[in-house]
Amino acid sequence: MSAPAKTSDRKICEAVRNLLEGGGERSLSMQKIASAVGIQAPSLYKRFAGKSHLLSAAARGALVEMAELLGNPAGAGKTYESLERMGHLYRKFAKKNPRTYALIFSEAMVAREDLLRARQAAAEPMLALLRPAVGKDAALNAARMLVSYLHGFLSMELARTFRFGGNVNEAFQYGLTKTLDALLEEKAQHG
Amino acid sequence: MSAPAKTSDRKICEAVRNLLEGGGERSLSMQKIASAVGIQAPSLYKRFAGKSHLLSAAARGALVEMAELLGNPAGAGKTYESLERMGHLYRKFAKKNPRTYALIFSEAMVAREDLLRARQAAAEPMLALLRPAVGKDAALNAARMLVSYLHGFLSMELARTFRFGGNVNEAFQYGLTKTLDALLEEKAQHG
DNA sequence: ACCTGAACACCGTTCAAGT
DNA sequence: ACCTGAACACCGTTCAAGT
Repeated sequence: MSAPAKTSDRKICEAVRNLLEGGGERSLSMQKIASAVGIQAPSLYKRFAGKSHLLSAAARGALVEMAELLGNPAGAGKTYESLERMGHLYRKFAKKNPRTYALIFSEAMVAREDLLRARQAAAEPMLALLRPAVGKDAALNAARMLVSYLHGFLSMELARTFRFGGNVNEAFQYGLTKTLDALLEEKAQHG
Repeated sequence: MSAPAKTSDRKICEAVRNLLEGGGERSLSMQKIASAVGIQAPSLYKRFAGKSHLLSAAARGALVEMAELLGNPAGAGKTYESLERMGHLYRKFAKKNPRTYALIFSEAMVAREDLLRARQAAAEPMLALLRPAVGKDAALNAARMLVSYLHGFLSMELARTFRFGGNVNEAFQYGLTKTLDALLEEKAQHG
């Protein structure tokens, strides 16, 4: 007789996110994940081939959330304002899910081919805004510049690298404005 | 009778760098570090309070190298060209020491107060160029923008996040040029 | 079908003991 | 003073066995 499942992949991914945000990577042992969903560690291997597959599933969920957040066309308007809003949403997501954000960009997760699609989907809203604004050829370079700024700023902010004084919110806005100005220089002015 | 030391802190730091660049974090166990310098793992605790102290010593060495590289005034000239050269040197260092670079920016290392000074010293050459160019008040914001771009780009490049085609060298130059243009807009023009 | 206890080869770290 | 063997409490993972 088939025993009923005690848990689900979805619950396991939720547990991963909660443990991660709650206590960092050292709270994220297979034992602790298993006990959070009421099973034993070896049972996790019936569902995921290994820890990195399990983390990948959690990371994919987060990338989907991010794609939805950034792709949400609430208040569609000028390119500049849309990109600015997107920058702030990006930061909001990262600050709300700091360890998950770090997981997404961790070397182990970036190496996982099964996350490529989700990554591409999360990058698409930005590319879609940039393509008509800077041209199809420059859009990839432009997106890489903007996301480099955003990711660099956020990973340093989340790791608490900004400690020499100054206002961090203001610094983010300063860099975002200048980055967008540079990208869209000859296009519609803002403000 | 005092037994002669079998190794030195300096050799241990070298071993850390070599193991790190050679095989990533999973080659970096206390046992492997110890055996690389010809001692047993417990002996490392006579020299360093724990693994993170040991890594911190290695990270400090790398930060000093970086400060020297970026602070080297070879070819002092216009601010724009100097910052551009600095950007390329920054990338060169990161690409030559990818795992060490990642270590420097790892959460564990950023949290270490004993690295603050070395971090500040590595950031100083950029601030020194920006202060007269954008004014003392804006220099911190400007440095944060530039280093966010550089760190974001490099951490994504090193993690192999840039996989959707395009020329990565060209993308770096594109973003660097636009970032510097934005920072120094009303100042001396370049080329 | 689903879950587990016991085991394996590792970790970082401690400490009493050797020289 | 300097180094080590043995031990401790953990890891991720495997696998035969239970229901």
